[in-house]
Amino acid sequence: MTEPVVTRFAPSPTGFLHIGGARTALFNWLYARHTGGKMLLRIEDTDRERSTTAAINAIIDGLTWLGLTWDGEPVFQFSRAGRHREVAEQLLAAGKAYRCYASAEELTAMREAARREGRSKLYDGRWRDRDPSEAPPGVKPVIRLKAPLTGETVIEDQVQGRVTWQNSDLDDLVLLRSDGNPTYMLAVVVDDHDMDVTHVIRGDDHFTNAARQKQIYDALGWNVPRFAHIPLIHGPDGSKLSKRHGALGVDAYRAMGYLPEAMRNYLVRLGWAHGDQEIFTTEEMIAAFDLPAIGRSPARFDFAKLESLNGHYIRQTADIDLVAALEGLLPHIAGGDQLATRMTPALRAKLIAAMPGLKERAKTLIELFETSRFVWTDRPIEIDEKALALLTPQAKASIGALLPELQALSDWTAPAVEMVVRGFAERSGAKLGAVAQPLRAALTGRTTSPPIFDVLAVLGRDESLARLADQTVTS
RNA sequence: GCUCCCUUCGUCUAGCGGUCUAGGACGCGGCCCUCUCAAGGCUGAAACACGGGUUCGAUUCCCGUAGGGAGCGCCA
Repeated sequence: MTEPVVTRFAPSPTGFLHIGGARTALFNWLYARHTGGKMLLRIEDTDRERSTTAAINAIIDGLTWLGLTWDGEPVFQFSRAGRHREVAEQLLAAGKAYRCYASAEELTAMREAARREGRSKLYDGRWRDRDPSEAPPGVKPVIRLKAPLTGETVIEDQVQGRVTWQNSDLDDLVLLRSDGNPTYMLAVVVDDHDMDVTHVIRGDDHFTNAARQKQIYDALGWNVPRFAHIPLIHGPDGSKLSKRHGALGVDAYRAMGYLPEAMRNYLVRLGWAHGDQEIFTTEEMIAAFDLPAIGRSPARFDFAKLESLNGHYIRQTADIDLVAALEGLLPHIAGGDQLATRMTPALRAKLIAAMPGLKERAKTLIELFETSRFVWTDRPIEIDEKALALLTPQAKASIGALLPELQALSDWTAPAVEMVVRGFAERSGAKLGAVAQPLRAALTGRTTSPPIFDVLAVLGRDESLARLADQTVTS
């Protein structure tokens, strides 16, 4: 009889949900799903100065977009301050904690001395056994944990393995601040315990915290959850992720035209692998995911691979869903209103018809937006420079000669149009490319597009003929 | 400085003592396909940081060195 797994994602709402946080959330979600357990969401908003509701919304939006759902209502850590205080008092009463009246100046002096002497233990425990009657008047004390002086603290980490700290290197951490508010160290322990969290999966920037938290668990006599500290994500140059690289909010990735399923697939392969498999459906991911398979070295963020994956998922998405995704993105991108304001059921149908040709060629929804422009732009269409170069006098003459044959066509489908154009090319002794490229330029205003016969079919008879006619008028 | 962690192609990674002339993917080069661009197929270049051990045998285990990272608050 094993206990049900409970994981949690515990962001602090001081900014957007960045890529590292998104992956942490993904891993927590995957592990919970894999084991049939739950993932809880806890907002660590005890830093009243920096926590904002805008950040809370950004985090929730980001998780929702990524499709990472949590169980139950989010827990707001600050609302539990009373409980945290109570636990600190309990520790105090049990003699496992003590009041410390050291001033900020004393603390600074201790830190400097420790550093100078090459010691890692910063606080010297001067109030540990001192009689409370010696307390200086008017000073509000903090409550510190009476941490073990000797022996070692061991963490059996699911990712990092067994890691040991000498207790002599760890000092008495503050549990309750002088203003009566809990520290992060106390709050996490109490909340994880009260929320019945069995697995703490978080970035390994929290790794050294785990040792100190273990000491709090031990003092309380509580069971220690399983820890899994996952390596951090670095920028392409191996340095810390900055805004220039990938430390953007997940909303930025959405605006760049990435699909949530592509993000998930990219993120899950950062630090985790399942043999040689690169592409995972959500179900496959859940089935295969496991903590010990997570690597221990940090990964670099690589846009090229994300793009490649995104292209794969775009190609795989049903045409109708892709158009829906594109429409959903319109409000978030520059120029998106150009298409949004034109959208009608008829245009939507046209776009869906164009998708098979377009999605083969797009790495992001932004590209899809750009390459679909020929479908929804109005005549006379804008012709870019390279396309203009294709429309030589001879090319225009060729279009002019082909036009009547197309006009005579009653069955306006890609195969029918193809027969006409191929026949025309053969009879005029030209290669297909020599007639196709000018057509492409005239119909799409670009030198690249989906197969030209598909373009003709998607545009429809009237629009196609009109665009071609536009180019045969010599100016 | 101290504590802890990490180190396989440019990047993400497989590898858990012999199967390694080190595999896959992205990216890059070439070829094929082809109306353009893609996609797809085939193909090429590309890595076990270094030095010691342990072992009959190390990419795999141990110890150093170098490099990188995280933490070291009455922040989270």
